[in-house]
Amino acid sequence: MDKRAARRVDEMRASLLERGVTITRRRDKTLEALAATERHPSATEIHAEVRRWHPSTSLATIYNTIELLKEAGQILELEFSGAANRYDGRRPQSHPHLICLECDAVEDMDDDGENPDGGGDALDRVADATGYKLVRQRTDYYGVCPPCQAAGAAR
Amino acid sequence: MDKRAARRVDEMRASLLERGVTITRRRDKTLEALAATERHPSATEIHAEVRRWHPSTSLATIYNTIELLKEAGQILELEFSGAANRYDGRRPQSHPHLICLECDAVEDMDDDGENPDGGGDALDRVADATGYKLVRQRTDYYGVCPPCQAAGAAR
DNA sequence: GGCGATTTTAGAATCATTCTAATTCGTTGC
DNA sequence: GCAACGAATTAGAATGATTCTAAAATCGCC
Repeated sequence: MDKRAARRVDEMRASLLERGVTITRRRDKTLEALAATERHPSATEIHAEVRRWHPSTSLATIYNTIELLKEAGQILELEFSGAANRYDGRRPQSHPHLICLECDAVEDMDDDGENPDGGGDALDRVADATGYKLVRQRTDYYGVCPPCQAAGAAR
Repeated sequence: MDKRAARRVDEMRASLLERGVTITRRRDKTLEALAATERHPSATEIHAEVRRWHPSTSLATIYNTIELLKEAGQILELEFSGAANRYDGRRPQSHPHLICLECDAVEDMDDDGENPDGGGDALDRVADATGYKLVRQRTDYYGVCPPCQAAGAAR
């Protein structure tokens, strides 16, 4: 696990502890699985990873931990209706994603700026203009990633 | 049905006909239901509306028509995992939405510009920067709408 | 009015997510 | 060590939106 991931796990742990949530071993592995990958995994993928260490873990526990992280604002959930939701535990603030319609890859769009998407600014601006009390935003770009384009062209 | 809605229905009809799709009565009512409301209805809501005219209509037919409209690029689908998808048949180009987390309202954010969201421009810019071949984007702002804020404050 | 193709229907199937009731685990006090 | 309590976890059932399937109805055309 790289340094960034380790830092994220610490942040998530601290945030959960603050809210009185106990960090069990399964939960801890779940945090690690989330912090360790850029793949934006689904619950099932996280489950598979946690199972490598705690084989009896049930999927419900993964969903339970995800719920706690959502309440703590420590995870971003990308909802889909035809497919499983995808999760971003590395950067819990709203930021844009690129989504490949062929291979279902989900990647962060910008390389990591502090103020992605206009950051809270865009949210504030829109809130002012509309009267909504906003808590987050979602911005996704849908298309075909370069590898899939190459694979398609080769055919 | 106002003039704008009538125009939209014509556009949708034309677009489907171009692709060799026959416009049955049920499909026509589905187009009308989509063009007539700003509520961004779910499939079930459209179904209820179409049933007022053709009571034997099944939900599968609604989904079938939605699928045809998606293929024709004549409808915007907002996916949710916990709740039903919502559809925008009035403005099929990508544009931002406001979503109320309390009452599930979905509204268009901007009042109707020709170039919402930076229009195709943003898509082109991102495509250039990332190498993706992009086809659409999704931008949603999540929060609490003014009426729900008022209702909440009153409590 | 009849025919072949398309559309529609009812109901079953699917699948991610949530719920439930029972079991297990961890801690604390003795 | 160990009993007791609360919290976490489990397996499996329930839910609900969407998709699939096979049969029946309908359409456009002759």
